[in-house]
Amino acid sequence: MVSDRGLDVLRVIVQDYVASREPVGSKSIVDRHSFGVSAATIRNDMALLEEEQLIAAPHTSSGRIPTDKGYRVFVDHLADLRPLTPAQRQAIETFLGHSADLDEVLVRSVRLLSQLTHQVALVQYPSLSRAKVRHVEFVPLTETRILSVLITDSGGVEQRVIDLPYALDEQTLGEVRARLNVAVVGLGMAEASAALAASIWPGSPALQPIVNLITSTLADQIGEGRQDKLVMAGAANLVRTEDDFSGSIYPVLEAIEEQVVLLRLFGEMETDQHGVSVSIGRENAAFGLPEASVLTSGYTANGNLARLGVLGPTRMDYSNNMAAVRAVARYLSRLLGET
Amino acid sequence: MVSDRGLDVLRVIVQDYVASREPVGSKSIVDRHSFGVSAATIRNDMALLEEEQLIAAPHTSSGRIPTDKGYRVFVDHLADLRPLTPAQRQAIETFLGHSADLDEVLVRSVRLLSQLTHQVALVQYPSLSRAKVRHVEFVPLTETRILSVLITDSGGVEQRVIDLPYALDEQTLGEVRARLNVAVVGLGMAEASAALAASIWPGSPALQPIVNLITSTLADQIGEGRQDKLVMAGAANLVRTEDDFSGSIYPVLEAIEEQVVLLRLFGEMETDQHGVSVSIGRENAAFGLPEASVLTSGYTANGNLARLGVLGPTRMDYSNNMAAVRAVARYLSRLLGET
DNA sequence: ATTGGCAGTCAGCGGATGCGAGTGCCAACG
DNA sequence: CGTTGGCACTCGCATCCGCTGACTGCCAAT
Repeated sequence: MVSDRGLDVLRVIVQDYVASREPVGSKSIVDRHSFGVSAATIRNDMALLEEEQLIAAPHTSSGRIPTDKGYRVFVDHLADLRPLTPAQRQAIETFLGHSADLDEVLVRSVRLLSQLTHQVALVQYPSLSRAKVRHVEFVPLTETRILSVLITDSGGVEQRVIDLPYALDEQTLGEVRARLNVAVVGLGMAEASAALAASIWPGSPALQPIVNLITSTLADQIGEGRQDKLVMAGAANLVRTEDDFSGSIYPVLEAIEEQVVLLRLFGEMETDQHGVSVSIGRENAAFGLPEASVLTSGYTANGNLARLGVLGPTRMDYSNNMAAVRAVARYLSRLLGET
Repeated sequence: MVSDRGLDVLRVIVQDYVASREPVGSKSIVDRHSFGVSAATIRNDMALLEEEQLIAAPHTSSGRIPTDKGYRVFVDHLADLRPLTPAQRQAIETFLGHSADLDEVLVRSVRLLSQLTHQVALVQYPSLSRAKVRHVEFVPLTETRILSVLITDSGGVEQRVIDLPYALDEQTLGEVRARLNVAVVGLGMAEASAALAASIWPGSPALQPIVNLITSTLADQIGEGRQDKLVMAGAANLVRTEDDFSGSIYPVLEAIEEQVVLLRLFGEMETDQHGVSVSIGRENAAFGLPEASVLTSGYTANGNLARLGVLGPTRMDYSNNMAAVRAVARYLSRLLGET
């Protein structure tokens, strides 16, 4: 069984390897850390750690590097959530201090997070489930195409194009707009959606199909929200850490641009309210990211949930990055929560 | 002086080098192309081309590669704008065929362009200068913060947060909204801006400052437009072409994410209406991109101008990419032009 | 359980070597 | 004068070799 000192050894192996990018040997451990025992003793501990598959040697007679399992133990039991430095706190303040609309805040947040962690940062748009409809607007684009704009009380703006089967004159459209606004403004998304489904147009029956089309699109727009949208920043950081990926980072960047994969990944990560969830290396193999780690945390905007986090090579500074993810998530919740 | 055959030699050097990524020698030229002369003759031509700085030898006794100047001559005089393949035309149709709002169309376009060219694609948001105000909406976020939303007839939606010096009750806000809508709806951006500047609030003079703040923000929102926004896709392609950059591609990716630099670059490129402008290698040195080429073309959305294009290593397939950029720009103009 | 010692392993480095692609130059030819 | 074949020369590149240094694994002693 691995002793307490053995776990300490694992910790310093992770720390040193993350810092130096070089396999760490028994000698360098006793040199850099005061364990009070000899290198040979450390070697015995390392042999045990290797038996437990927590560390591995890239080549015979080389130092050891942590395995995915080793990182997992480190993250779960050994990592000290290093508090942010004053400089980092300062950065958060100055970055997010100004007032801005939702889009702007999210873009700033994701940039901030990528700067704090030196990794690719990702922020998911908050769902609209708890938001309330503030206004509905229809803008004719052509005779048979209208733009439907939905404004929520949390400051979000959703738009959607509707193709009509035949032309709709401006006046009728005005009536539809007025009636629908009366019907849904002030309601929560779920209620609004229900209200729309139930609504029947009292005027000319000929209009009913077209109104149905509009209301169903609107209902769809309301229901779906935009949790399928993701903001990204810091792709350049992935290039910087290129050497930590055995193959090319091409597929990784592709997955990130694809977004779909990441949204699934976000969705499947544990959602313990304010903790940081970590998914390491091969745990992400199903998503085509067997050499990457993903740290996420939930945040709330007006009671609406979403996630944010970072993605990077397995070999990353978990302590610092987990702290940064948590800090930004909290700050963002605070910033967007004040209704 | 460089002969006609000399220029032909330059052309095949560019083509072969772009295709093979290897310096091309006199022998391989006579092998792959039927010049009807011997390798020695080609060598003489190449010596002239080298004198003119159109090609260079990476190492003594190696084949030649085009210089920036060589690419320039190629693009200006030698490139045949290869028409798109049927498959490519097909791709454009299926990609942009569906109806969608502006955001969606631009995102699809940029992805399409990156797929057609295998490079990083960029699309600038169209200006609002020719658009007309369709609706103005104010949404209270907190007691002293409101969200101003501007909807244009081209289907664009602009939002901005306004910080008020003191609270504004809902009813007053409603009045302001109603009056401002009457004042600007249907006007072009310039007129609307002017109308706002001239507007004086007839009610309580105590409200004048706050109304001024709102109108000036709105005017600002109208005036500035969003030409400072850029959509990007295909960053992964940059990784694929990494070897074509002598140093790291880190600064390149950084510049792309920064956007500011690229917007300046876009702005300074020739704006001949429907042609494709090309900026090669060191011509972009001022923008920190001395090893990259940028191809752009203008497009119009409802009479509003913007640019789109691709960015990649100097060693790229100019013929194909120029054709793709032009095709997408034209298609997009057509798609967004129908008002 | 811990330690010092010792043999064994292997990646990385630097220098030597050979190969081959490609050039530059020149003399000859039509 | 443009073109051609020939030839010597240059280098980049891959390969090989031997050395060195860092580590490990094991063992016997404490």
